[in-house]
Amino acid sequence: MSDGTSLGTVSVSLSPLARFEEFLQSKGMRNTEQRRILVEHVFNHHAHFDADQLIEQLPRRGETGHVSRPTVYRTLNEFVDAGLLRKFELAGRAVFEHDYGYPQHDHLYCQQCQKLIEFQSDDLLALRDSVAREHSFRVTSHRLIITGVCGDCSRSHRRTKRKLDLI
Amino acid sequence: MSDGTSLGTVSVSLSPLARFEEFLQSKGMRNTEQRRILVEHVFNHHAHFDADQLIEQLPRRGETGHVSRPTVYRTLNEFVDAGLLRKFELAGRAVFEHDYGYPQHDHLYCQQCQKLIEFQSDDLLALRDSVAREHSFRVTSHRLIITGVCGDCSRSHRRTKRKLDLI
DNA sequence: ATCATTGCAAAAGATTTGCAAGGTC
DNA sequence: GACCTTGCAAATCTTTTGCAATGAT
Repeated sequence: MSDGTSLGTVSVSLSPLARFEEFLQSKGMRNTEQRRILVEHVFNHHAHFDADQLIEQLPRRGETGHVSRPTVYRTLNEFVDAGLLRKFELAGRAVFEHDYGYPQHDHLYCQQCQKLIEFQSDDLLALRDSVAREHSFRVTSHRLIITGVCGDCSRSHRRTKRKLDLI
Repeated sequence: MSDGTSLGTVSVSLSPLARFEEFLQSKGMRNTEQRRILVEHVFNHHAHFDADQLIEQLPRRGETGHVSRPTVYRTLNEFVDAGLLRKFELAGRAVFEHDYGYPQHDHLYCQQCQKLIEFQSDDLLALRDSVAREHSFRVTSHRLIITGVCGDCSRSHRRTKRKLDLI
């Protein structure tokens, strides 16, 4: 391990691409054009996304840099296996976000504008572990989503309500 | 309290059926055989379930008491609108659980046996509200799922590992 | 050369919808 | 009688899969 690779829990000494290449090698999988396109794209856009949004952002069929829909789905799941992305469900679709080298966090979800706001809470982790202990439960992961209306939407909604009051 | 059930947090003065009938009236919807069958079944079986499990438990096509698949889906969503059930996603499917008259809680999800264990935590509510306040976020609801391995599965897994060690 | 990967078309699974027939108010 | 509901079949949406052609090692 010349470049200090350590695929343990966290320790980030490699770029996502390098880390993915290592994963591919260890699994006897191949370093293809499509996989490179997708790693590069995904890790240059810091945001939450689903398969459809990703596909829309990529070049269309026929253009260079295009990746077919099945390959996008297959590769996103490889990213999850490789520890690069995390996956969760929102409104029936699979949503992905960066995991590799990205701090643990949870989400506020605005039901008005669909925005996802991240937050980090050590208290939540403590609470989670304490609940798990009480139930002799071994925790792998958790997912907390707080649904409601974000500040921006509250404000515009207030304006809307005022307008409606005038009618 | 003749039948004035009071299940913890929320005070319940009507049966689920009565409450649903009230909802139907208020919406100009009709009190049909199928809706009655479903309220009755759902509220006599206290458990988490998805549409498929519910349909399997009901009489098959041709038998009395049968309700068609589309109607089951339609009605479950009505129950959610009426505040009788809550709905959440687990492993890509919609899962339902009692809401009306049932205390707020969250879940531990065993990835081995798919069991859902309920727990209640006021600290979590406090934490949720505090996070929301910091982000000027108006909370509607939240969903925390802690994934891992339950005590039962840990124990049997330990046995399995021992067996494997002997091979 | 070998064997993984891609893209296409098609399948699959969960849920929804159009519509004619039937039920409720 | 007016109009909401139901059940059927078919559509929809998201994701997955079979397979022949292509590409990586």
